Amino acid sequence: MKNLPKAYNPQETEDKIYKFWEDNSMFSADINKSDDYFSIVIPPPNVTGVLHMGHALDGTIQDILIRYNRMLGKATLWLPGTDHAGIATQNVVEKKLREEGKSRFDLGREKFVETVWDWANDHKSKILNQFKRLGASLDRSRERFTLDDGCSEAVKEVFVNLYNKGLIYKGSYIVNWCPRCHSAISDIETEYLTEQGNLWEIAYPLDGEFGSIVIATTRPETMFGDVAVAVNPNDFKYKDYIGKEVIIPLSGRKIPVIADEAVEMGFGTGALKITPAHDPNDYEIGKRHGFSPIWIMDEEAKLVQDEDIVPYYLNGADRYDARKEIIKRLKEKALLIRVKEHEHNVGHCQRCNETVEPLLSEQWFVKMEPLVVDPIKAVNTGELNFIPERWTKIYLDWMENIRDWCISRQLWWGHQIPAYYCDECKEMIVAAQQPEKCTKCDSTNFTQDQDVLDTWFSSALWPFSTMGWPDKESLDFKKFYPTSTLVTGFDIIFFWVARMVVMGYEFTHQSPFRNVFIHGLVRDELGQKMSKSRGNTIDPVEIIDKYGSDALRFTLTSLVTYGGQDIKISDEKFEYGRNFANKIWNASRFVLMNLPEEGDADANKVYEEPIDMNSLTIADRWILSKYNNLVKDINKNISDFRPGEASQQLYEFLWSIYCDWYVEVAKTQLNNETQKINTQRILRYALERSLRLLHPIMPHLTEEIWQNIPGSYYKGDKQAIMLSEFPQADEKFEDNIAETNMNLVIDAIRGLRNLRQSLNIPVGKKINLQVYSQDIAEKDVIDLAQNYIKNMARVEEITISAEDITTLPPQSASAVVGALKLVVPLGGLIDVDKEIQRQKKKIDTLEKEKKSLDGRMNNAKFLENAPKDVIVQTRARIAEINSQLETIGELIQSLVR
RNA sequence: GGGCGCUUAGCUCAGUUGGUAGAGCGCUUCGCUUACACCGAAGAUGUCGGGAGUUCGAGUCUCUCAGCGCCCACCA
Repeated sequence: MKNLPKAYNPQETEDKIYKFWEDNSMFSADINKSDDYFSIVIPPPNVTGVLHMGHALDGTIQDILIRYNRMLGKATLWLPGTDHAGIATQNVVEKKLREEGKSRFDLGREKFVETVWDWANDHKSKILNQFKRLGASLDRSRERFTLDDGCSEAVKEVFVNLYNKGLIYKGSYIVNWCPRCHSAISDIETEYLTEQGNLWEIAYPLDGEFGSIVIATTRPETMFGDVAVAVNPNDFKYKDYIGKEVIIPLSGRKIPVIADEAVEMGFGTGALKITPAHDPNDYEIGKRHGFSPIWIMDEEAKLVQDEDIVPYYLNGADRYDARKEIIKRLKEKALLIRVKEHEHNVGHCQRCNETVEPLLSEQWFVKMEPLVVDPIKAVNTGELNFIPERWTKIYLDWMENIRDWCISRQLWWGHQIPAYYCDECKEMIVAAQQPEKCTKCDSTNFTQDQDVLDTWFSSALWPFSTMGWPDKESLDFKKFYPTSTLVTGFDIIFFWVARMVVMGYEFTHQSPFRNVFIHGLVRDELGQKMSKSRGNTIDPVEIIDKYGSDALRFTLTSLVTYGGQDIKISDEKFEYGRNFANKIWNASRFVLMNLPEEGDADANKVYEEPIDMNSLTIADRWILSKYNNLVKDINKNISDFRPGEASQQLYEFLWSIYCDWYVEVAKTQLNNETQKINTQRILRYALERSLRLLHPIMPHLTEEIWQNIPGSYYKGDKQAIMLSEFPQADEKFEDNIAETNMNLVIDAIRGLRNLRQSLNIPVGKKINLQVYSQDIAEKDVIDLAQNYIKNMARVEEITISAEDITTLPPQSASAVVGALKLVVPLGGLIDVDKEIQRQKKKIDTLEKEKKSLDGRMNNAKFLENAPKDVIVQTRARIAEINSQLETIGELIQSLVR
């Protein structure tokens, strides 16, 4: 393994490594591995298209949790799958047909659904391949689809069960109707946008007498559906009108003036036209007063072809054309009193952005109130936790103000509603299978309800429908349900998370997951949501091609914050992860180049014998202690849903600690015959262990390197880091003294490097160093670290003295570190002014700190109230500053002389 | 109308028991060497949005104001 290329090449390793994992079935969930389990079901991506960066983030976080728990030895399942995404997928396929000049009606239902299946299957495999490129350790043997047989069975079971309990009903209500999708949509699929519109004031003449009542409306085209004009009963302005009849302009139909509290006196004219079939509020008012609704608009938002209802010239007119025509004619008749500009919120279809039309129609609903009782309790008992916690409130607000869920869609793609109508007597039978014969008339001919279910209906069952439910004896269901954690974005808390909890409690009597980790959304560098129409999407696969999968994963992970902030990304950001991957690659190259070949004389000593804890150097003790801290932190941060923090700690440890210092120190130690073997062991150990810690985030890179580390680490039959044990803290490595000591050494080296650079000492020029210290401990540390200092600060000779000096040798520079005086005689090389300047800068920094600390110590209340250790620390720091200031003062004095 | 989030170095952002601010990128200077120029070394940069309060002490807690973003509700 001595021929690793100089730069890490992700393309070469990633596919190879993934294939290795798959060929050895390492992602397969093993039910018998342990009593302890960890499971995640993937939020199934829509088969409408391919994965975007948000999926990459979501998938990465899940894979981190899965790989981590797998390495902890648990029976682990990450279940993959995709969502049929009813309305969305039907729309994309219809769009494609339209480009070919066809509509779904040209194909007919059966053929159309077949076409959508082709599309879905195609995208399913594309999506799963993308997850593959991401390195996702999904158990593909358990892959599911929301429209597969198992899910369909679960859907029917749930539907029939809820219907029999009276929790699903069919009824006429005002729903949001999308004229473009030709379907009802649910409340949360309706997005309200503020638009500039008009408020038209129209006179409705009184019947049989002079005068009129002026109503205000934003949608004049609905006037033919009016059943009344309502005013507030307390509005003296209209007192005399109540009970009279007015005539709908352009129509001639007479309607009464009624009184209803719901009418706001201050708004518009104070008189409201009531159109029960086309407005939710009007529907309520109409119902209160016993009016029958009048439909004037069809499913395409065109006025009905009925001259009894709509004037002949408007028959079949589009809603906006009709509006224009009506306004024009009202003007001619002088019945349009006033037009005011009016800003209002208009509902749009979330899927196609078309303006929705409130429409009274017959739909299926789920009665939600009884179903949210347990889900509300769940967050209080801790059976369900949101991370970050603030989402609990959003979830609760929604649950507590729940409204019935319109679940029927007038589409072809989806789960057809399991309701059958007798062809003879029209009796409706709700059943999982088509009934043999009608319970009422014994007929054997039925027609199934033509509507399909909202796609979120099947999504709501996902955590258990994928585990074999309704078969409660299913091994997966028994072992892996409820799932451990759900990872998703906040945008689907209502659509999906809440409804899964509802169905989970209703059908399995528990929450389908214990924790819900809500992360931010991935946005472009301007903070805009990524979308195809904006053209600002970044394709994860392109990033993988360019920077590597691990670079993508690491970068995304590092951007995850505990607060769940949205993540802004740009192409260049991924250089961060790529550079880190390369750094690790090269550090590993260094280590591997300095380890004996298997079979070499030292090989056994290095690979088979443990680290000799009795002959550790300062740096050895330090790196092991640092490593041990890292182990604790990484375990904690991954368990606590702080992957971002974990990634940063790994970066810090591997780059700034292991590479910058330990590897550099090792270059010295490897040349020391008594230290060599132990140094090799520690280099290898720390690398190997930190690779394991990093593996959940950067799986390919770590696997590739790990498999090239000589000597065996794994006792099973397959060598794979992904199956190795996740490191746990080891008390014997903890060493605070070593950390203090090494920090002193590092500060000394930095001090000397600073001195060299500031005084322009040529890099090739070696210096001599005199160390003065009255602190015995510090002196001993420097003594032991002589060789590091020599190599890392380019020092020729070091003399160490326990004496103090107050007068420098002529022409020397100096640095003060802790209680140490580092003196460097420079002969002709020194620029005295520059050196004095440098020292004065140091004094400034210290003075500033001292001033602030003195302020504290001179405050009686601080001494009274502050914790003892803070006072002790402050006092000690002041003492140190004072002594350093004094020392620097002396050093400057002797320079001036 | 109600709620939430954000405002910290030129840029992107970290910073959970309150102890005196960090990272990456960018910038300046230098670059001998037993991994790495996708690199190394040294360095500069912040009245932590404004104001008030609590406290010995506030980026961190409370109130308030401003700007930006999001969610929910929705008066025709």
